[in-house]
Amino acid sequence: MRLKKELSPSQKKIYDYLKERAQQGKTPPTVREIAAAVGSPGPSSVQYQLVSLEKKGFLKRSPLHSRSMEVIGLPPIARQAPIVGRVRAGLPNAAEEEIVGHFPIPDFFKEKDCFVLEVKGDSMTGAGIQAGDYVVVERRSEAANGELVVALIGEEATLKRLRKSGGKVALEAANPKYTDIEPEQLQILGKVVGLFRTL
Amino acid sequence: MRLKKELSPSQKKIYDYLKERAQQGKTPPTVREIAAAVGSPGPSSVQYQLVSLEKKGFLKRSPLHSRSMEVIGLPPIARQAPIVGRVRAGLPNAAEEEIVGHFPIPDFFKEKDCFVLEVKGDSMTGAGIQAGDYVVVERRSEAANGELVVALIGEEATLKRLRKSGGKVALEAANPKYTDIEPEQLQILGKVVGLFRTL
DNA sequence: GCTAGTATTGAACTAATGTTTACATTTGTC
DNA sequence: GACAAATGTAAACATTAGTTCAATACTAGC
Repeated sequence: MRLKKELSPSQKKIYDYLKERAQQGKTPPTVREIAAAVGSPGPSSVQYQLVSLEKKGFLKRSPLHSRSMEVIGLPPIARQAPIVGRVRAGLPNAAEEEIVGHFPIPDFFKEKDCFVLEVKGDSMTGAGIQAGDYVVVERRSEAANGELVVALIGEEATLKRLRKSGGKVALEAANPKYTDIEPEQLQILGKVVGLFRTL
Repeated sequence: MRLKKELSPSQKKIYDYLKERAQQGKTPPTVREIAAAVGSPGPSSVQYQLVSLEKKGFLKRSPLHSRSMEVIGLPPIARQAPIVGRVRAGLPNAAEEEIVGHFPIPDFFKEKDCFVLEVKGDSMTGAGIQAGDYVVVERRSEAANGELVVALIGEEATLKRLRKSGGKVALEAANPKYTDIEPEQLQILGKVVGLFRTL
C-alpha cells in the first residue's frame, strides 16, 4: 500500500490519528475530536476530508451514527486466551480457574476454545518443550494416540503424550528421567496446539 | 472476581454484552443499542443499570459523551507485529517491507520494535528452531556474541547465531549440515527474542 | 492573469444520544 | 397482606455530534 502518495498532508494526519486510536483499542473519535487533534478550528474541514478518505477507500463509515468510522486494512483484534495458574478439577468450561494473566493467540485458533499454561517441569524436553515455555491448549476431553495433552491426575495437571494401545491408556513423558503413568482415572483437559518461548 | 453473585440478571446481560463488544474490538454501544440488544423497550432502564454497574465498579464512563463506557478488568489489547515475507536491504525501519500478515505478541515486548518471520530452512534445528516456526525479532543493528540474530547477507535474510572472537565476526548455524559464514559485509536486522510454534 | 479543482473556515441545522423525571411493576421481607 | 427497595417503563429534555451550506482562500495548469 502506497498511502503517502495518494493522501494530502491533512488527510494523512487524520488517517494516522484514526489508525493510532484504533491500534490503541480506544473508541473512534468524534469529528470534533479529530479537529482538535489535527489543529482544525471547526468540524467542517475534517468532515470534508473524511468524505474524501472514504471515497478513496481508506475508511468505512455509516452516516448519522456517532463515532462510526473504521480504518480499512488494519489487522483484526487478536484474541487473548487466559493464562491459568492452576487448573482445577471439575468442569472444563468453568470460569473458576485461577487466571493469572492473558496471552494473545494467533488467528489459527480463532474458533477454538483455548487456554494457556506455563510449563513447569522438564518432563517434555524431548518433545522440544522446556520449562518456562507457554503452551496453548485447546479444551477437549478426548485425544488421539500420540497427541500431546494436558491431563488431570488427581489434583495435578500434567503435560504428557497420550498413548493408547488396546484398551490401555498411558501418559508418556518425553524425558527418560520419567516413567510412564497408567492412571486409573484419567481426565483430559485439552490438547496442546501451540508453543511460545522467550529467547 | 465473583461477578454473578453481585449482578442482577439484567445487569449481567448488559455487562456481558459490553464485554462481548469490547473483546470483538467494536465500538462501545449507545444506550439505545444496549436496550435493543437486551430487549429493553427504552433507554432509561439501561441508563439506570449502567449507573449501578458503575457504582459497583464494573464500568467506567464519562458523562455527556457518546459511547463512552469501558469495562473494567479486561485485558488490554494485544500488540501485533507485522509478519514480513521478505526482508529488504536498506533502512531497518522502512515501512516498505513485504508485510504478509500480522502476528499478536505478548506484553513482554511491549516497548520493543518487533517484526515476525516465518522460519524457512532447517539451519537452526540445533537451537530448537524448526521450519514453520514463527520467530519474533527485535529490530536492532547490533548484537552480542552468542545471540541469535537475523542478518542480511547480500539480498538474503538468514537466521544465525552471532560469534565474535577477536576482530572476527562469524554467523554460525546450529545444524552440522551447514558451515559457518564469515561475511565481508554484515548487516544485522534484529535479534530473535521469541518463538511460536504450532503443534 | 484566469480558471478549475481542492482545501479551509464559521455558522447554522438536524439527528442521535445521554440524562432526568415521574410513574408502574416486580421482588423481597416482615 | 403491607411495606420498602429495586427494577422496568414511558415520555420529555438537554447536550452532543454528524451534516450542510455559503463564503473564502489556496494551488496547479494554461
